[in-house]
Amino acid sequence: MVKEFDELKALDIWRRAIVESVRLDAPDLSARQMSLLLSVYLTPATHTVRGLANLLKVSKPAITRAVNRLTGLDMVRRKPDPDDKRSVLIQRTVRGSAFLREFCNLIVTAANENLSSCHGALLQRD
Amino acid sequence: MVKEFDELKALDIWRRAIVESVRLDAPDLSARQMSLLLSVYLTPATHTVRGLANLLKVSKPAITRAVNRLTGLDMVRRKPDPDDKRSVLIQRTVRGSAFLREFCNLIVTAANENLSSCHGALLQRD
DNA sequence: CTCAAAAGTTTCGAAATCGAAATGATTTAC
DNA sequence: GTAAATCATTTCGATTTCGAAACTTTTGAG
Repeated sequence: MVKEFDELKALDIWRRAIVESVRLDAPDLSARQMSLLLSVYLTPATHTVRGLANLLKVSKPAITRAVNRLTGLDMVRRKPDPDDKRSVLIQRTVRGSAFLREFCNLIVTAANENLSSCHGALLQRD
Repeated sequence: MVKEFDELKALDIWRRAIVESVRLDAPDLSARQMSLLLSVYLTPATHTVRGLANLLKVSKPAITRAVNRLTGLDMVRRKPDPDDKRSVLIQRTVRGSAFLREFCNLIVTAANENLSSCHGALLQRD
């Protein structure tokens, strides 16, 4: 089917982008960490630990840990919420923005490389 | 620029797919683990620890650890190389194939949802 | 004013991962 | 046939992450 072919192509773009990111020695982020980072940068709402926990269906301590990691990488920043002192707002940073711009280029490059090169017959076992 | 817009769209597809994968409680794979898995499934060559270490430019122990994790998830399998008993071949499994098929669907769904919904003005700091 | 609810972090012991160096097994070179 | 090289794993101590429960601070309801 044509559908199957397109799907493999999408997955192959994903492979090229993430392999290149690993080769370039980018921080080895987990799926949780990456999804949090992307949510903060590509979603207009203000982000709190609670909100991200609901969005990703993950516990609050797990969000705290992911924010700790991303804060250590200076890709995200905590700011106390002035309106509710219990809350913490998760905000963008220059470095996080730069990282995602770079990552975005990897995806686009992978997609362009991949316009006609994906052969089927993969993905099955053995 | 139109280019900027397309790039953001690509990144937003990535976000939707990985966020949904986290929401569905898929295994929380690191970038290294995911790139290894995708390489094994989408690349025709036979894969060894050494070969994957070169491909991803990471140490061999790092590959051994990633293979340990993916083996624990039954997404990959070790097979001694009959031609060179020092080597170990990393092979596909039914479960790994199913996982990637599922993941592929997330990407395609995200791409379809995203045909016209991505607004610019994001990605900058503050 | 008080007390329950809510937001986020911290703690706990267990488990996974890190890079670097050492180890065991096998192959290749001479 | 012996020594060097190669492949993968194991070990090391240090760091990170895990889920679950406890905790601190702040808010809001009565």
